[in-house]
Amino acid sequence: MTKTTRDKLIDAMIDALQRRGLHGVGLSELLAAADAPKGSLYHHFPNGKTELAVAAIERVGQRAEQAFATLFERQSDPLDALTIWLQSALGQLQDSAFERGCPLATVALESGPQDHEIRAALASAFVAIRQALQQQLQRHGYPQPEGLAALFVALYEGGLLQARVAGSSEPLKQAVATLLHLTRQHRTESPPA
Amino acid sequence: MTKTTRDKLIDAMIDALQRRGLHGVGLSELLAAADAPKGSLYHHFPNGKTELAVAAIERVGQRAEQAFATLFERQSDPLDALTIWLQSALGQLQDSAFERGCPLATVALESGPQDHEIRAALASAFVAIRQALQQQLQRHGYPQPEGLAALFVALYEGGLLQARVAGSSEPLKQAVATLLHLTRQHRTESPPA
DNA sequence: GCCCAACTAGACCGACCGGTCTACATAATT
DNA sequence: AATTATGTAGACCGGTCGGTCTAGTTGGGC
Repeated sequence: MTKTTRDKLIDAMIDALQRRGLHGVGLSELLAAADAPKGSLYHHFPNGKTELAVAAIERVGQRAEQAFATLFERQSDPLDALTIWLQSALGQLQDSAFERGCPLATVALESGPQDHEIRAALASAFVAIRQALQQQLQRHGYPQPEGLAALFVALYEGGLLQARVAGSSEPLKQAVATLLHLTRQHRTESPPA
Repeated sequence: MTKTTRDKLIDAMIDALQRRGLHGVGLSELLAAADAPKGSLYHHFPNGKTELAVAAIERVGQRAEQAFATLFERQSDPLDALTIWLQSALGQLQDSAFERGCPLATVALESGPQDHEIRAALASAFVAIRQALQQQLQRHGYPQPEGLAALFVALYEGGLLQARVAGSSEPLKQAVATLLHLTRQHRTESPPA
């Protein structure tokens, strides 16, 4: 299976978003990474960089949903799934010398309300992620599943951010340990109906 | 008291970092906002944009430390202080039509290990913030104060991020409510020595 | 009044940005 | 074999980027 040029472009964009964000990467850099000429970019994505970014965001969203699906399927306790998720993010961060964070976070902060296409793609990706978490938490009887879902996503984003600037996994590890502890305890004390 | 050109430049940079991040703002935009010519920028900050960004980051760090100091001084329970802190961030976000987030977050994600000056400034700002929180939590007998501090910072960063892309305060509000609930409960059940 | 440092002012520069356009290769269609 | 859609290739363009440099202004020390 040979990757199509389109796929290579999207993957290169995802990688770029993880490392530097949308404004941080130039087209030439992107094209070099994807080993594609400019003509191909504008053939597959007539609206240029923005359209490519939207496609990248959508792909990330799809991958996340899929990853959650299999993760929750295999873990009986959603907190175990969450732990694995956070740990794998941490692993990727460490393996890349603290360069690769969340592919959505940087664009999210770089974009404004006027970048409506990008914002729309981001918004629906985040909604999907939160909903997936919420459903699983709810199903297993955790109270305040919506708040917990938003909290875990915040922990992921905020924790990765702190780990990156610190150049260390410690802040994230500690925050994760603390939240898991709090949550398990909470669950234990207010069992499902 | 008239603001000096240097101060106006720093404040303009802080505002820019909150809205769009470092790569997202051009010098011309910055200079227009500060109502200063290019010559002044390079007089006060010979290393240009980067040096100005570092100064902005440092000022944000100082302001944060100061804000925490007075906040914790006035609130007997650190959780109340934390609540006020999170709510004021939310207020600023709403008042700016979801444009103004954390001034450190975007640069944090845009920068890489090679931007060592910026990273150093960011790292020390985050350490200072976490330490301030940790001290207060510890002093009031909360268990795992270090993890809790990192967790609250993550909630702040990750929550603001989610609120921005959602164009709504709901995700952050819910996450805050949930974490406060969990933390209070935890504290109650394991009182200080 | 003179001088010198601090600062303001903006013209100017090369590099690079994202984007367009034409020419060409390739492959499916008939 | 001729034609047509699909995609590759990169020269080229105007605009903007961050940064440099020279000239002028301002105000305090003497």
